[in-house]
Amino acid sequence: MAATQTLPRTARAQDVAEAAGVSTATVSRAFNTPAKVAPAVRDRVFAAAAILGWLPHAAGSALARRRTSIAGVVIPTLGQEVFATQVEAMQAAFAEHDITLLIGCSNYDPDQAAQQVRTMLARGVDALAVLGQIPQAGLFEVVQARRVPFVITYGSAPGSTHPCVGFDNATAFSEITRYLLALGHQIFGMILPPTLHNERIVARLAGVRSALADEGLGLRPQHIFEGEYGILAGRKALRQILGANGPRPTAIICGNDLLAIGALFEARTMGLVVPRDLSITGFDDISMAGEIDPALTTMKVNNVEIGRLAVEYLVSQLCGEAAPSEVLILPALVERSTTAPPPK
Amino acid sequence: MAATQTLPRTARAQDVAEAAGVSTATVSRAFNTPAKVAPAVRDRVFAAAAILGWLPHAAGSALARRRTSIAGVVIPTLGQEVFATQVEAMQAAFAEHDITLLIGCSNYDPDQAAQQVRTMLARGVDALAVLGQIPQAGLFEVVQARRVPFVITYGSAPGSTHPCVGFDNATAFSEITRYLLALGHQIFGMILPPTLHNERIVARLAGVRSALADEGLGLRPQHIFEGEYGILAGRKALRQILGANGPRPTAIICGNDLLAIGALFEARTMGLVVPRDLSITGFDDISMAGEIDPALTTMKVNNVEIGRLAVEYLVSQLCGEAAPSEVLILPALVERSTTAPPPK
DNA sequence: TATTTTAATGAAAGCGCTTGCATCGGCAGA
DNA sequence: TCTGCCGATGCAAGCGCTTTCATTAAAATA
Repeated sequence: MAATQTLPRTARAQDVAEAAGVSTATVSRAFNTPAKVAPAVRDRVFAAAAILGWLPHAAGSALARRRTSIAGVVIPTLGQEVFATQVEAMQAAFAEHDITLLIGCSNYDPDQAAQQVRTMLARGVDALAVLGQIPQAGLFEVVQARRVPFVITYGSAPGSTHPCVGFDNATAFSEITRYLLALGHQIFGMILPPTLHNERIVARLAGVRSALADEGLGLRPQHIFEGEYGILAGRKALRQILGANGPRPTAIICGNDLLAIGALFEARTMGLVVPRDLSITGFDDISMAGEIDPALTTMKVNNVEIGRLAVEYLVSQLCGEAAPSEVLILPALVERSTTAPPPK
Repeated sequence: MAATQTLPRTARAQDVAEAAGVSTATVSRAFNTPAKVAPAVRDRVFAAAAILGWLPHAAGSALARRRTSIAGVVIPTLGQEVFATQVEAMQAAFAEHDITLLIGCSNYDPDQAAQQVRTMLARGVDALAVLGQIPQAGLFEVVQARRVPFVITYGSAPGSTHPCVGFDNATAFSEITRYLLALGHQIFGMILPPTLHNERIVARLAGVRSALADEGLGLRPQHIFEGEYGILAGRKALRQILGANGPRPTAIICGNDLLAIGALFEARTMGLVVPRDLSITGFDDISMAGEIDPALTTMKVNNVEIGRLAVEYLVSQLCGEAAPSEVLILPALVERSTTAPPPK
């Protein structure tokens, strides 16, 4: 029979301290505030730690420090380039502050989002970013009660009570509408992702309507298509809109680039030449937008910037600094080759 | 002057215990093993917790339990659909086990990847998945020393010493090559992402070569293009390959779908009709692949499955169960409309 | 040389939670 | 009515680290 064998626990600060002939206090200092430790001692500690393969155990230090150095972000899905980009930017920005990022996906479901937020709070995140909007009434209060710095990204309802970094969806879509109006378009179609639980999309529609109204124009119901995401949805939408009774739109405003690309593909399938016969605009400026042919006219949303600014805000909160609770970035029109004046 | 004000700390188990008139032990049990607590008491505890807005503090419980319920995943970037999909699948699968996911991006840099792994270990992750390959010699030993369940995903060098779930890149590319050979192609071009630090890509090239060699064929150097990722790279590559001296390839095998889409676009620009004049294949089957026109023939890699299986493996390790240390999935040929017999 | 200042270190008290062990009633069986 | 047993609970000892405070040694000053 094998003798009772104490399996070699993973090393603790205590072990390193003994190996280096110092106290745990010194071990801790050697790693966290090396300047406070004599070089010779420091080297001994590092050497001992290396031999034992010791890394400070986060739970212990989180407990003692009252912070975990972990931040959380909740997004609808990683499957959309826009969101993935933003998360990646956050991860990089947080890394500079030695903060690691916990992610949660909500699949566009407010309940799942709320659950994710709660889970993250329980994990003790030091800061929290939620993409889009606060998922449930009352949840914000829970976050506040825990004193966890918090920010909404991407969307921004002007005058929202929550700190946010993003852009004004309505304004952006008004801008793109005015651009098309300036080209001479009068009849518009609009293709949208699902508006359910998604205030951003609702705002986009409102933005288009408002710019049109300024010119005494409007959007006919049969020229509005609300459906799923993606290229296929864009194709289907275009077919349906152009097949509707009455005068045909000469410009199609799409709620995002993927829908626009779908519309573009379908236009070609239908024998239309873009932009001669039909103008199409996207939104987001995903990487494909500039690479397809004809290249898509769209609005660039700098998601890297959003991610970076959101982290900047959260970190400044963490440091107890004051910071503006609403920071807006401006989407920029990227005029490429899918827009032109309407056919005569 | 305001009196010295003790700011209301966030509640602890102690506070809940007092409010409910029980001990902290009971509070803990009420949340973790409700069956062990009398219903009436349990309700009192829950009520008190709700009023105080208490959630168990993860650091404390991690310390006591010796586990954090956090897993880590390190990937090159979230910007590629393939990786993002896998991460999302992992997040969902881990969530079923109440494990939250920490992510780190390496930007294809082995040093950054190694750093991310170390950071995650320091954060006390219970399990770790690394996409692609182990970034540095020696790192695996550190992970092992910490007894953290570990898995490599996506890539799989057959006979690798590390547990992995993925597929055999060489075999997959041999398969697609044989498919094209069967269609009658004899001269092949290949477009690849950068091979530097990326054994998977090297394996893909090897797979193509080996299938060709079986038929006594080979790949001419001027028909191999290694460049960046993306559609633009695909365009440039096709132009270069078709512009080379000597006989033209009739089939282009691309290392991923984006390159293939680029090649496809460029072929159209050059006035070639795909697949009549040229066959093009992709790899991964990203969502676009089936939605462009002509739809791309490619190989589908089920990344959701990979993510799920990886989590399954890690969780079983966590539970001390035995599990096969190498699980392979089979990429499947998806025959669509960019391949046909070569022109006469 | 005597005294003050400064730097380096150790001792020890937590941080908030879990859990083995002891305790205490109450209930079933004798 | 008494003994045993069992379910429900509390006590208290950690989990591994940080950090204040005290202590000591060394350096700077008088």
